[in-house]
Amino acid sequence: MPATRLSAPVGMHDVLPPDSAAWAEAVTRFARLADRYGYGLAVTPILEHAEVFRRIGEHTDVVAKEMYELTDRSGRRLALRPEGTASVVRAYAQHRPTPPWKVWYVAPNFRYERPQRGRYRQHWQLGVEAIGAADPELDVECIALAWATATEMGVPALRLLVNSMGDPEERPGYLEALRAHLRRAGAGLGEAFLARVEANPLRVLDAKDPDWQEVIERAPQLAEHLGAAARAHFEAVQAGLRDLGIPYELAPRLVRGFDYYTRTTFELQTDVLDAAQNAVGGGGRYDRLVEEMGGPATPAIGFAMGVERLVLAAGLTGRVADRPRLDAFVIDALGPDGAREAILVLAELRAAGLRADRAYGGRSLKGQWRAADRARARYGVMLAPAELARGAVVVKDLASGGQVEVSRSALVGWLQARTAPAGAAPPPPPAAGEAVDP
RNA sequence: GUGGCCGUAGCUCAGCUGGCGAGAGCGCCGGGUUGUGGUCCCGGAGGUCGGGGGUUCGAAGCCCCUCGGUCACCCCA
Repeated sequence: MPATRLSAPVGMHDVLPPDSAAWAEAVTRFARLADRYGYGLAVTPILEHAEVFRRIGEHTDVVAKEMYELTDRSGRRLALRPEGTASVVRAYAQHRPTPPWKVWYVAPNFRYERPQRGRYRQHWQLGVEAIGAADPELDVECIALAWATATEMGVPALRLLVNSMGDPEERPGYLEALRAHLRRAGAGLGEAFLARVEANPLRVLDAKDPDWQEVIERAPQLAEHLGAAARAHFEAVQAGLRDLGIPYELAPRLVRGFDYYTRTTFELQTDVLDAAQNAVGGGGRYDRLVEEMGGPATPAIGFAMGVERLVLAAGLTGRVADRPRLDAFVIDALGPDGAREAILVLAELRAAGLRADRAYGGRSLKGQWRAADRARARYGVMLAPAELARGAVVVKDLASGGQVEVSRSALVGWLQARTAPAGAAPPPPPAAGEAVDP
């Protein structure tokens, strides 16, 4: 009986070579950036008590209808992480590290929703959380790091939207005003509209229904309801962004999906992605969440970016794939007795830090050279009887086709002088106007 | 969760209104060159036509169900 062909669960996908090279590039660059900004790595469990995620908003879609919940063998209610902040904040509340505490992470998130390109049931996010400081300067740093991440990867047509959610005390007054306006002005817009007004009036603000736009545009804005402290904070953030030369747009109707945001919120969008998934990343301040997780009252801010969307928007896959992947490819022309020699040369090259490989499986000489070509090696190093007898090997430049004889003892030095250390060459940013293939 | 479009070889697709044993290009393997890739020539491997059921003398093509992808909505990274 033939075995059934198995496949990954709906909305979950494999990232494999050669495409995974773009991922390695994105993660490596982000890790270096975060390190430069003073953030350390945080690794938290993929499962948490479901309770942890409820704190991010019982009535948000992410929690109410998209969360993967399960009961373990002891009857505990657990959930797969739907977003990054809650786990990190729980870790902070649990371990009480000395603030300010700055960490970065790369981790998979799970949301049970209908998948689309750039929108998956398991998707990866990279991000940071900075816990323990209320300074607007920290907001600026956080936004600057998000901006640098996206621009360094080469995301084109990038836009930074910023808004302030104000402080929690100001929220009820605003919601009341908003709801009153929407009820009055949108009375004729039908059931779906009114249902959303009652359930979550903030969500009406970023709805896409064209019929609703007129009512939405005339709705009272968060910014008009900010208290003095929140207003001063928001102005300081904007001043900081201007000082750093980071272009931003005020987005009074920017509403993000979690209930925990206070004061500054922001989102990075790009026009090269379809509108349904044009948010590459986003974040904001959440000054009450640590307390809600059982920790001391502690202000905090963070952001996250979707790795799939980042790679897609930056067109990283195509750019990274063109780079040579190996410095040398060892080719065995010695016949049945050559294996030992090939193993030794290969080990020597690798020990010297060169990226090297060979073909296995007893390939013909022609097959080995073809394998060298497909492995995108810069040089082919052939071990052949005549040359080896006088202590030398044949080295061929695969790009030019030129071929020279190099003494075996000088081989490592010869190659090192002609190849860059692994990972040293960043992919060039896309040229202006270059089409990005998603 | 709702709706539109689509599922034929590893990839991109062709197969007219159901009809000789299912094709192309690219990719892969081998040979031409038992010591040389990327070009060229020759040959080869590889397919439950997404899956199941039905209609029919006969189904890749029609009908039903189902699974998956994609786009929009919802929402979000």
